[in-house]
Amino acid sequence: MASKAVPSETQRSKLERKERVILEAARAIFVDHGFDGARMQEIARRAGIGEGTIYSYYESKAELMLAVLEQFWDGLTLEAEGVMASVQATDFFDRLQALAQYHLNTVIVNADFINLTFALRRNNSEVSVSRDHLRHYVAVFDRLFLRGQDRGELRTDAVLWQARDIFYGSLEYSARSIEMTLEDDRKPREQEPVVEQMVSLFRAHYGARPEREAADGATLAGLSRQIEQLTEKVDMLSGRLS
Amino acid sequence: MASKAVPSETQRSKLERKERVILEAARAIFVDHGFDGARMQEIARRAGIGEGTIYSYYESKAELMLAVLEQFWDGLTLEAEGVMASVQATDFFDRLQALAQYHLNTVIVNADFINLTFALRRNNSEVSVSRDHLRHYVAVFDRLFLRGQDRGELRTDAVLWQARDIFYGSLEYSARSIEMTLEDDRKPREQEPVVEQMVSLFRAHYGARPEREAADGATLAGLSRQIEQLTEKVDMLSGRLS
DNA sequence: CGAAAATATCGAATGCTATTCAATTAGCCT
DNA sequence: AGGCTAATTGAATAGCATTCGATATTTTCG
Repeated sequence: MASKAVPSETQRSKLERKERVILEAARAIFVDHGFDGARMQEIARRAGIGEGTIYSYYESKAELMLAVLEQFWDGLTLEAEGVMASVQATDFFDRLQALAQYHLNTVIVNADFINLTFALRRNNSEVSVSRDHLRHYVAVFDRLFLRGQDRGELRTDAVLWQARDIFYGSLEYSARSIEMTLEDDRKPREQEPVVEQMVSLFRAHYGARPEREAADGATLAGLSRQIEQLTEKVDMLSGRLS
Repeated sequence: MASKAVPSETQRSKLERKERVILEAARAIFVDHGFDGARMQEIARRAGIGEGTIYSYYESKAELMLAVLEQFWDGLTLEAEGVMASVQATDFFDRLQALAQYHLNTVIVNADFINLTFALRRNNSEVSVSRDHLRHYVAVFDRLFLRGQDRGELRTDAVLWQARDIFYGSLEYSARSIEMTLEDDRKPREQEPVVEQMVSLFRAHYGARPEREAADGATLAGLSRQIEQLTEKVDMLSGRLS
């Protein structure tokens, strides 16, 4: 009986396993050779299957790459969430710094995949990474930011999408610049301060400012208090004089 | 005699003209069909020459695209400089807004070329847009920024490369987001405030603050001084009265 | 259990293109 | 003019994704 109990369940998991094997092989080959450089034959060989078989799992090379990319972004999302979970600090800016450092590094290391994510739509018709996968990734930032607002560390009138554009946009642009200066003969731009500068901008621009100080330490609330006291005194004096 | 004077000068300019014709045809076809969709045959037909002839002008399809891209970036540089020249305002932030508006629009309209600029390096070996062409383009921003510093409109301790990364990075990221929400069923994000927000961030973060004034011209330091003087007077008076 | 039906796999054949190259043409010089 | 060089051509080549008929494996059901 047991020997007969081999229903579609087993078959399904078998197919799913094979699909994972193909995806894993594809990922490896794409990483090594890029999209154009990757040969379907080599992917098939690495997955231990025939060339044609790939096409019963994925429509085309482009769709295979797309599956790899979506898996890639999901992986990034998990990693970013992992970074957020492992940061001890509860302070918004410390956590932001950790996320920024992670993202910058990721973007530099995986520049090719990230470019392909947005180039695929153009080159190959109708094929593009689902927006949901990208949305999930940036949601890590969004949650951090909203929490910062809830905790009163960030201005409540800050515009989330603008902060997000600045965060991810600047970091990706910086990564490209860093890469370019690396291949360059010229003095490479220091990578280190990028993240610090970013955090410091966020602190200055989005940080809640319970008390903005002038150069000499004067604050609005402080001055207001002094004026009240003065007014009292003056009133007293003028009362005595009359 | 005159009929005989047809030296290499004529020949050279003829070749150069043909090169321009090829480039123009390639540009048109690439714009219409993208890189992969473009057929060398069609480019040749449009340029009115044989297929093989292209290869005596450009090594490969990728190098042809590269030439198109470099021409494209040079064109953008000229246009950006044109925008800067045509803006009447001398105020830094007004000029910045004009540049931002131009860049955002450009990035949205030419998203495919811009992606290809950075994707080419990855896909096709050894082929990438010369960094100089990109540098020239961003130099428009750099000059504007440095001038703003010279004129005392911007903090002198502002870091140029950071400002540049934020400017171009955020705008490009915003453009992608806008594009994505456009193809989306969801409510599209409003494009308009992107530029305004950007300028306002620059004003707040990089603007020189010789004395941040309230609406009525009051400054913290000024009020602080006035209060000190008042306090002195009051103390003197109260001393005299006692 | 066994055979038919359905499904999955295979890799040689196909088709599409960028690229090459041998033949041809046009330009230049004496 | 006529020889020499450089440019041009498009048919032939070659590389690769994709298809498809043949084959193997699994499932179904009498």
